[in-house]
Amino acid sequence: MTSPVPTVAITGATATGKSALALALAERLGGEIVNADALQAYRGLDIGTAKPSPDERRRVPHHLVDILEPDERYSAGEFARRAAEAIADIRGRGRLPIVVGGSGLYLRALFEGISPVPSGDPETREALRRRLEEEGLPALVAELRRLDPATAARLAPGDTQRVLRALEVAQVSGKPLSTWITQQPFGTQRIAARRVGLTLPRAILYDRIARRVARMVQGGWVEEVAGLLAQGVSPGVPAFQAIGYRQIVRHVQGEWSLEQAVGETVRETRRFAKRQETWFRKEPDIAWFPAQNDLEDYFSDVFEHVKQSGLGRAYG
RNA sequence: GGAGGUGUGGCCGAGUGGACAAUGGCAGCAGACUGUAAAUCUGCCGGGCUUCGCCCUACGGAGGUUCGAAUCCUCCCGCCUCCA
Repeated sequence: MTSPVPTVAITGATATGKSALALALAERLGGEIVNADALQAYRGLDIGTAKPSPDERRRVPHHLVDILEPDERYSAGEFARRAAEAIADIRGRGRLPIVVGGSGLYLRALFEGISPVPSGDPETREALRRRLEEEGLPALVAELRRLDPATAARLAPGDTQRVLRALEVAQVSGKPLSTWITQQPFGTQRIAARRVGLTLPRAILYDRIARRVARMVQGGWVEEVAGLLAQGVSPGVPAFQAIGYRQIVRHVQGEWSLEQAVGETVRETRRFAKRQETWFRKEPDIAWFPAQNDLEDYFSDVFEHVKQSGLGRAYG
């Protein structure tokens, strides 16, 4: 099933300039932005997530930003549902949806559909956590081999998170995760999108990351985190899994020096960017644009590319 | 000048006669990824090959002891600390 009206999607590693490009495209094409960034969805996490500024959000409507409290759980499926709604809504008003973000799985879930696997059950999850501590991971892997041999064979034995999730799905739904996936693999329900990616040579990317983190700290990142903690946001909350937030929490709690927290943050961000590149590398249908120069230098190329998809008629 | 210590692969840092091309970490590279994804996990990482193995060069330098040395001895060089 291909949707009639195209959607634009902008991806790429962190710090490549996706937001600025999206903003410019939106203003030029009468678009609205759908945030596909797992962490910008959280209220209160502004600086470290490079969330669009209030001014930018006034200029162009943003969806799926600030929709969750820091202690709430987000997920690819949840995102896909909400994003699909937002897209439909935007289209309904005759505007162009521009999906922007670097969360690869989220994007895939949105554009290719994701198996309707049960989202999980907190109690089961908690019970599995406890068993993990008492019995150890190998025992759980052994159990997974019984309940879902296919998934057990696919996963690395050390992949705690996925082993737990697979067990959870099997227990809660009575059906192995592998079966769910087989019944509806990626690509079953496609949403058409014109996909644009931004790339940067490694060295430049890394340099930008370091500068950006420094700028965030100067911009009050530490104060933001301290404020959240003071409001009673627990350090263990999902939102604080974000790169940088984790590190700065440790600094605010006196465990790490600022220098150490910043260093770790830069390092983790670089690794993250690398992972994003690996993911996007094999995503099909992304038109890549080098982004090392100013936006003005490549904007028209992107613009032309986006218009070619038939948007020219509808929006040009 | 005297005493003690130290020198390890790009960096940090273990190893103190064989199982060592040398634990671990960092940096680097590559990859996986179906509801925590900014998460979680895996592989490579002296050089060269016919890469589940083989060969070469390696633990500051040169000699030596030994069947065998990063590990012991001698001398030399560099660095550090203390005494003068």
